[in-house]
Amino acid sequence: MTRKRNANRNAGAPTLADVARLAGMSEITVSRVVRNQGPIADATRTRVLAAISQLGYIPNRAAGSLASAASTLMTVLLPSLSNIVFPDVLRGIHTAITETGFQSVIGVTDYDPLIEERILLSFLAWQPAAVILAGLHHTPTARKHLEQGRFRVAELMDIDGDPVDIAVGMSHRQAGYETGRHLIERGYRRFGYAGHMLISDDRAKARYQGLCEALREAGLSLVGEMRVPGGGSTIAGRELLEKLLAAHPDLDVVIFPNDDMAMGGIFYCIHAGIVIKERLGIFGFNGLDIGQAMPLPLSTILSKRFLIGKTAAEKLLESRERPPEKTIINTGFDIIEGATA
Amino acid sequence: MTRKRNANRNAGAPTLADVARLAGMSEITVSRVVRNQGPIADATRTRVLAAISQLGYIPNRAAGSLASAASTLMTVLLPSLSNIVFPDVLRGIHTAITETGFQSVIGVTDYDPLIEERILLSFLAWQPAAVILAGLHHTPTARKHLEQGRFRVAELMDIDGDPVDIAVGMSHRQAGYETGRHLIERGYRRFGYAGHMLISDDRAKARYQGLCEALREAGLSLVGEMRVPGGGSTIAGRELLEKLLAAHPDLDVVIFPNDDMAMGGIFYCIHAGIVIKERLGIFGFNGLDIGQAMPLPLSTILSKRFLIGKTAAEKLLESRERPPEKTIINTGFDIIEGATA
DNA sequence: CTGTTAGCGCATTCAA
DNA sequence: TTGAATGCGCTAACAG
Repeated sequence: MTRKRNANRNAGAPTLADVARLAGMSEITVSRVVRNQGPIADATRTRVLAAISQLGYIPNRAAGSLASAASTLMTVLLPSLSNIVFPDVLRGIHTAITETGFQSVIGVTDYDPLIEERILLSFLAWQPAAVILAGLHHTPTARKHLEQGRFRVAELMDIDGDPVDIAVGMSHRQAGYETGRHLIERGYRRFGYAGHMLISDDRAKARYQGLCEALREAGLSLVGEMRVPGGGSTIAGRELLEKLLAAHPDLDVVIFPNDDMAMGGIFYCIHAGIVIKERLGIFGFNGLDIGQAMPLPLSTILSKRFLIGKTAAEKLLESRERPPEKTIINTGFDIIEGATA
Repeated sequence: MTRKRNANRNAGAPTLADVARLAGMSEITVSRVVRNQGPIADATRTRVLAAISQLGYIPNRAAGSLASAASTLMTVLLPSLSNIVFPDVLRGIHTAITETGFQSVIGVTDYDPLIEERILLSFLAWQPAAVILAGLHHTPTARKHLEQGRFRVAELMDIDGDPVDIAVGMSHRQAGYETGRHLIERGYRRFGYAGHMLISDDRAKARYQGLCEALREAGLSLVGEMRVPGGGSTIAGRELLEKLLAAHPDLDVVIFPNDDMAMGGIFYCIHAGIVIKERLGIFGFNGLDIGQAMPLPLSTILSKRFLIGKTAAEKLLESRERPPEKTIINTGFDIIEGATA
């Protein structure tokens, strides 16, 4: 009685061996049919497929990964899920990997490089085929693993820096700079900034710096500036603008780090009877649909989040090998004129 | 030369055997330390841990899963990522599983039971410890696998039906009904509905039916009703309300299937100079933050999406076994009075 | 086009 | 408290 295989734990879940027996073929042939790999005679394939569907066979990917030292998993580490921005990126990724057989394992880092490192290491245990993360800023340990691993790496959102393999995104510094230029050209001179304190949001920081640079070049500077704790919501934007204007009543334009907060600013203006654009310009970032659906469409910058996710995943799936040289893909951004600045 | 182990493919990635050799212990002892399982002498643990960190050992979970016929993966199938609702659920799930060692594999079904089935089967190949999906409505094949699998199952959002193991959510039919009652009590009589055509959005359908029931009980019925193709956005809500009012100028309240569309309705009213609440009531569903940040906070129903995700994941992690009996957890909902109805 | 052999890295089972 | 033997289910590398 050496019938040990499949006699105990998996309680009936059919294996390759079961399929092979039923089809009268060897295991490896069945395996080839399942993976669509190597030459298979049509008749063979048909028989195997019939056996598979008769048994309801589902391949065991743990075994497959172990044997091949590779998986079909794509590790995705996102800073947050609260803002629609990262779900949009995720949508792009899923659009690209659907039908490819790849699957995503998601981690949320809360904008913390240490959490990112911890999650990354625990996810590497699955031998992922690719790793996607946000930003170019990681702990030294994380960076080391990213550089030495047997998987491809894409860093999203930001392109101002030195990527491991592939960076897909836009220059946030430039976006901030263009925001400044755009508003100066429209005659605004007394600039305010209503931000948040997400110290690890490198992108918001880069935009802020770009903005300041544009002002400096024009002989201007921020007249007033305030920040809320945390990540910044519509409510926060609303309350913050009230405080900012109380301290600096002479501002003629206020820039927010994102559309959510900017919409809060708009709502405050409506509430307080401030004439938007003429009396006070409002400018956001992201280009959310809802901002464009408002009676006064928000003036903002469209970041191409879906495209970033989709492009990155497609690029990663192009080859199984690590790219020989680094690639930077600039998806750019669009200034949305809007009606608020 | 039979030194085959680890001589080729994994190119140096240390294994249990390497750690064991360095620590001067057997593999199984190292394994026990890694998994925090079974009795280990403190001195032993210390030595093993030192060896692990010296080598930078990362356990291979494919091997672990294969050997133990179980994984630390949690399969999550969501209908969509476009609306913040499901990312909110996902946030709740991640809040519950962070620190537990469990990891989520995400699939997006696009509200299609057939896609759900396909993704489910491909994910089962990883032998997940638990499966989370939305709604109680699945294909017969999917249902069969859910019932027979060696994993726990949670069905989210909806509780009107017969769950596989655990259902966590609210009664959408009741939410629709309460919406109707609430508005009738406030004196509204000429009801309109501005919906979408997501035929597979069972929840929206249930709310619609509950609403109609409340109207019927009061001797009323929908005066006008229109639907946009697709899932319904703020823009769509705005355009749809315009059309609906053109066809039925005498409506005194309009219900939308979600806050996004309802906000579009509000924007249309502002644009068209319609006095909200007095002349036309607007009612949504979801209780999004942004709706509450508006100058006129949206009247709506707060669905507890984060709580649903968190509760479900916690419940699933309570035990490794399938529950002996079915559980339904009603997270309820709150009517938000708002200022628009 | 198909099959044989030999592990992948770990956890279970039993023994000490 | 620790260890030895064995196999989880699959695939790489060859051979035929």
